[in-house]
Amino acid sequence: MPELPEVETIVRDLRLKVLQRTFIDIWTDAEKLIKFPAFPKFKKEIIGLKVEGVNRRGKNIIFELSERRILLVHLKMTGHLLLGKWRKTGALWRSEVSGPMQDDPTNRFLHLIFWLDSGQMIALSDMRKFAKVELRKASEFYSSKYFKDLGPEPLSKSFSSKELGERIQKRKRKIKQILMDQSVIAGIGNIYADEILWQAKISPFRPAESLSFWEVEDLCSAMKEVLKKAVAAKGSSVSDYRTLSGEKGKFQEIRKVYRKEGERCPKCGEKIKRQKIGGRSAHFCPKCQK
DNA sequence: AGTTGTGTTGAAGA
DNA sequence: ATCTTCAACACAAC
Repeated sequence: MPELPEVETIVRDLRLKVLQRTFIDIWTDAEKLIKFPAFPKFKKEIIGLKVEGVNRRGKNIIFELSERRILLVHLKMTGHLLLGKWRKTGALWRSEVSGPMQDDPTNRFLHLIFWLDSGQMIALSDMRKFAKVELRKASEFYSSKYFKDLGPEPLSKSFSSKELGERIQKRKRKIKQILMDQSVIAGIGNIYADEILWQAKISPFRPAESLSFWEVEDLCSAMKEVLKKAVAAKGSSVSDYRTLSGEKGKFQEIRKVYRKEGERCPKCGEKIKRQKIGGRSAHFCPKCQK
């Protein structure tokens, strides 16, 4: 699931590879992925635009293009971007280079392809076709409700436990749900919510407003620490996420609780439990998370 | 072989 | 306002 660390990894790699490149053609077999404008117009408009910047906001990938346009990509659950070269053989696209692009089935769900003037291609592989792709005028996008409603970036230097406290106090929902609310903090999903709460020794069931000053401080530092470690590990590939080159991240190897029901807590040895909170699985240690 | 679990977001319903 | 449910979609595991 691409959350902040996964999207950050993709954005950093894109910056190294596609700056100053121009889109020369696109293809899709799933026009519904393009939410705005409708596919024929999207295709006509993006051809000839140059990539001048690539940024991340929450879980959103924002390509800054020439003509003051932006290309927005949200990968949702099973989407990931790949950079490479493919050839169409029958119904499916086959990578021209061997390795994970060819061998890993996760990298074979190509539903949208961009050709660049460098000869490289950017492909969106998305088993469930939930991803969102939009081409908009930058001014309209940055002033949109969608963009303005995103909460602060947890890894920005200015994000402090004071701000976190202000944003979660008086909120009655469970802290796990608050952490995943993109309008409270941007970029955290199920994996990192569970990992952060374990690290901070806070139960996912606690009403957000019940956290003490010190617990908010612990939560804030756990958040920064876990997310930074995950970025350094190039994200988590528990299931579908892959890097631009089609490889798995490494954070799943060092995660402590997410999808580890029945295993031992690394801190106290108690068995990790799994329980639904608002329809989502929460993984936690019932002994050391209070 | 049908059922369930998977998680992000936004919309709809309570 | 705040919360819950569902839909979008497709596959693996049971």
